[in-house]
Amino acid sequence: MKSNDIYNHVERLSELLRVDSRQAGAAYGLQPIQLEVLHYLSICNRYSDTPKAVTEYLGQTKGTVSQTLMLLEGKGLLSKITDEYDKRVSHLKISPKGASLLQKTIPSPIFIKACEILPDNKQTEIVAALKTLLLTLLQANSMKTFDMCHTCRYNIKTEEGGYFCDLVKQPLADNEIELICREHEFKNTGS
Amino acid sequence: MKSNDIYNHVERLSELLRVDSRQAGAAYGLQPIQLEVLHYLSICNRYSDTPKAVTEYLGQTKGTVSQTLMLLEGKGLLSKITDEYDKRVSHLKISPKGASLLQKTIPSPIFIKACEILPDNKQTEIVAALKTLLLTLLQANSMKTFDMCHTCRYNIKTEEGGYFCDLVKQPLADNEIELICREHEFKNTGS
DNA sequence: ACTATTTGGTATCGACTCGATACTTTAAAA
DNA sequence: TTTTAAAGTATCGAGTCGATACCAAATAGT
Repeated sequence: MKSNDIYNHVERLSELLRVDSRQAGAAYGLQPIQLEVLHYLSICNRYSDTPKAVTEYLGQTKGTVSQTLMLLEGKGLLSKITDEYDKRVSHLKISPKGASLLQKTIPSPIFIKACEILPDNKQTEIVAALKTLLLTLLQANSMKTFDMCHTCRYNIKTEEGGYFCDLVKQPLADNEIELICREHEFKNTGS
Repeated sequence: MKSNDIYNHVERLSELLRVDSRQAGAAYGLQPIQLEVLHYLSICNRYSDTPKAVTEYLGQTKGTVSQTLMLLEGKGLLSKITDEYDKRVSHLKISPKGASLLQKTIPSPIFIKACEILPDNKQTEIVAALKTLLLTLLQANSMKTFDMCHTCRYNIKTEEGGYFCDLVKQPLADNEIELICREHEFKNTGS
């Protein structure tokens, strides 16, 4: 049981990330959490770009998220579009300004620098280890995975070579299956 | 260059850790940062238990840290003791109440659960990968290491089998070299 | 030895996070 | 059609955090 070692290292990495993210965001008047929201919106699919999904992803209350979103909208970094079929839900679209800001701040500069001096095979090892840790963490605690359609049990490959989501009963474009989804479930839910 | 992959995974782990830490601390009326301060104080040596050191470790301003410390002191989780030789500095000692609280909340429950289902060799791999990433990150950005005397260039093994710190010119007890130090520097500073 | 500067820390302010509670609107269920 | 649930917003209070100003002890400069 190395839970202590693992925890300590993740905590330290987390602290460093947070400090760096705060500094990176400060240049544009943004808080860490605001950057995280934008980042999430840049990697989620069209079923997962709602305030509710952000709430689940960040593990906060809807009130808290609502405030952050209003702030981001006020800064012109995203816009809310009411859903066509359910007028209660809105979809959050990153504005060009938001996108360019994201591109400048993520990934965090310290990670870029670190990867510059890390040999490629080491980087691969690290990614694999992080992936294992993250997946186990989610699985062991029955948390939502928020992973790509790619690995989702609802994702079906059609005869024409395209993709289809069996949950929302809609076809998916090729670039969409690389995005993360709030409904994601692994194929082999071993629990 | 997998900086994106590495960043995304660390960010996600960091979010999960934060949410969990918030929940764990909430049971005792503590914020994540307050737990982190207590945690730090539980693993640092006697030269690194000052407000200044906490400030450097957490990358915040001294004013911010001062407030958090006052709050923790007010809750009876730690006490300040003025330094014997320099009356400007104070040393922060965790109270029994603080220690028992720490023991109940760290490591975070989700990490303990994850380690229960992770095979031992996988855990070892993960710790190694995290260690590599963390060290590279610190080195690539010339940040303070805050590591154990164990690996420090100032740490000298005496003829009698004990340890001696060549920076503060003081002997170190065996259990002390497992603690982290604000003055830590690796032996081979390759930069 | 005596002033000047630096250093560790506190005090106070304002912008922001975050949870809790109450509320509104729309959709779904009974 | 009435009831209930769900997605979001509004508002409040405790806390984080940086910035600035401040204080007292230690160190430097002369």
